[in-house]
Amino acid sequence: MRLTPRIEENVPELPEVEVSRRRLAPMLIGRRLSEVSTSRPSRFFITDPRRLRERLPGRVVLDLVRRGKYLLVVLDDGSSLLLHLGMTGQLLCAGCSNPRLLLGGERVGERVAERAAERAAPPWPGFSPDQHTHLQLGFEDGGPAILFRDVRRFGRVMLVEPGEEVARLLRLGPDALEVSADQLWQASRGRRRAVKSMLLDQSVLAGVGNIYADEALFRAGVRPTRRAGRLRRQECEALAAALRQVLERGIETGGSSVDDFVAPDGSDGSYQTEHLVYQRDGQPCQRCGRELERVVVGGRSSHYCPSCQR
DNA sequence: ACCGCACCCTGAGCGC
DNA sequence: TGCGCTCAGGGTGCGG
Repeated sequence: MRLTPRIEENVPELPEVEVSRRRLAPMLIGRRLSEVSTSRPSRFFITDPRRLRERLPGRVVLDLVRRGKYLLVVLDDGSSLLLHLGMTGQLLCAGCSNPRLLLGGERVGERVAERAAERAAPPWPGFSPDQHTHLQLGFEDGGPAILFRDVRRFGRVMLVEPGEEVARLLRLGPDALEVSADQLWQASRGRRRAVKSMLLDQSVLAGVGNIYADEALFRAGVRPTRRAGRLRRQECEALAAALRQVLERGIETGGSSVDDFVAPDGSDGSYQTEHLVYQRDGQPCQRCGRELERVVVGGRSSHYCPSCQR
């Protein structure tokens, strides 16, 4: 019995953003930007899109850095282009053999992207930017362009000036891939909030979203509703280990398809079948057989096994 | 100081 | 068939 409607998979969390960074880096580093086009000003653009079109052309990409779920495109004048993919953000390569998915937002979006691709049109062969394509980066060498598409516009784009302090980056806690048991222990002391809320709090640890939080909590045997302050030392250790495990596995499975075209319907799917609890409420726990449950914590749906997680 | 929650946004899926 | 309603999610900002 499914209590919640099927929603999009592949919401970009740390592993998806990291895979995206690895795929994108060789396509960006060393190239000089030329034409840059954007959609209309909206909340999507923290920096006015007209300024992006004015400032970006001529810049050379030096590096591509990830901080939590953010990507920073480091440019040769000391500025950086900050990208956040929100829920449905996608980075696409236009001008590659296929409109290659560099990072998947939701599958639905891919289907739309495919349909748009079938209509095939300039400015770049293989993909015609649609109404959801908000940023297009063209390069002086005339090679593949990079597109940022985002159906729900929860993503963000910002130009960071040389030396500029960016509050939203300064707020970030340690990267979730490197968070230690001790850091979780310290962060949780005296806190009454649910541990699930703590894991989603980017100022405590950066990069974890709803899917990996649920999966890590299951593997650590901790119920999402548990008060953070009630965690025992040993549970913080289990959580830190579980986080590293699921995030690294996420990167591996995402990374394993780097060289393959991602099927529009996501049917290659070695990936979503690895979720042990996420969106599996009503199904039997793969460890103990008990029916998995769903509860809302901090306004986010959480999935857990009432037997395995205490 | 801490924490929960509404808000933003869109499309899928459902009921009627 | 088609309309209208609900819901999901990340991050921010506000109110308690």
